[in-house]
Amino acid sequence: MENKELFRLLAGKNSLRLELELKLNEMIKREYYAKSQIILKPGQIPNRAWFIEKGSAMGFVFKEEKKVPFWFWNENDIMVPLNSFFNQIPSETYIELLEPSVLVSISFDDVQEILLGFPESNDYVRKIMQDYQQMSEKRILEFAAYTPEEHYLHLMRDCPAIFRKASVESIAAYLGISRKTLNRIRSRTRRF
Amino acid sequence: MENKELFRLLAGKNSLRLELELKLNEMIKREYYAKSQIILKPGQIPNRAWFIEKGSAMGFVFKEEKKVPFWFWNENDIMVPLNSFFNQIPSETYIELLEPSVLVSISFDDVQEILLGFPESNDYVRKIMQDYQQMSEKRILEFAAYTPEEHYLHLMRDCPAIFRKASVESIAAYLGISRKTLNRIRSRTRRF
DNA sequence: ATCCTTTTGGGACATTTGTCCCTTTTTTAG
DNA sequence: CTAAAAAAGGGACAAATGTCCCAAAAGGAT
Repeated sequence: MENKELFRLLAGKNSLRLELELKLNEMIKREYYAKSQIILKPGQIPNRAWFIEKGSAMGFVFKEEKKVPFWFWNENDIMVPLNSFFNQIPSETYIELLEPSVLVSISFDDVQEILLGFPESNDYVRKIMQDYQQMSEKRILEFAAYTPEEHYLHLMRDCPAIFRKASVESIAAYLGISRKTLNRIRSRTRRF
Repeated sequence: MENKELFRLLAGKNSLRLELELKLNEMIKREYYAKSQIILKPGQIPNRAWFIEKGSAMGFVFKEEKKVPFWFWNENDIMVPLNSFFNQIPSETYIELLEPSVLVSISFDDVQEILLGFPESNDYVRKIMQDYQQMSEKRILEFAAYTPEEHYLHLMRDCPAIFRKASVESIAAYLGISRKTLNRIRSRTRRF
């Protein structure tokens, strides 16, 4: 059965209504992308909500010629630029794939149709937003309450996959520190 | 008409259905609190979603005996600990009022009733969550891409009310810097 | 395999930030 | 109003971070 992992993620402990699964299967598009491909640019209105079946991605902006990543997505993550997607307004950020990836997606219009036709889908969308919000708050606290070293160690523990996929430069910028500082932390905390 | 400002916030450009307004008016509770009152503690399940009719509040955690604020709410803000409220799980944070405040609120059960009985209310909830998410992402970028001084100046520009209500200590912790550094920035950027 | 480009890690030095104080000012409680 | 407590601002010094490098290593393209 295709899209199994996505459906499990949406429904939580229960499962989706069969009608909804069938409908989604009709709507869902699956696409294959190369590494480093940019799938969203500032100014574009994101017309699809993605699920990363395989691969990973990074959301970033440019600040003084440098990429500043603000979000990493991994395999089995739902990837939606919440604000620009749901309001259908131009994005202010980039999304770039960090490796060859398989993305499954659904269009904005199809999402609207689902929300109207399947009332319980409102709960699924709310759950997605809550998860984003929870991760964002965690991230804000990391910045506000922890030293760069603690912040780095937490990221390392919670999201080790990132370190195999993103550059040191990107991870440093994601943590809000310079590459030099990240290198210092890494050599300091490397245990032999 | 009571709750006018709240209804306007919920409905955006349009207005709420009259039936919904009436229903909400029945459900809504209005309470008066003193300055510095703690209205949510770690371990408590928040059973109400608030709207600040008058006053302001601060969400924070303790890190090594010190309060670390992660969110400020002002007059006319909707104040909901999204994750713990919607999942009805214990909060991990405090919410404290910064001044004598008037809070309007609705219970979790009543929200569920509204969501079932008024399908369009799903859009209102989604809008609230989007706004939170947008502010969170903005905040994350402030930390990742800007210097403490820029971060401070942006906060000053976007949210000057905070500076009349929170202590220098709190604002510094909110920005992830020490009180000393905030003082240095302030004396440096004070223009005569 | 080879060349070219990009990434990485670290040294030297300048700058920024933090910690520990103390004094002054402001706020709170009686 | 007054006494006590809390908050604010700033000095001196220590610690950390950033900038500018460069050389080594890794990755991509032909």
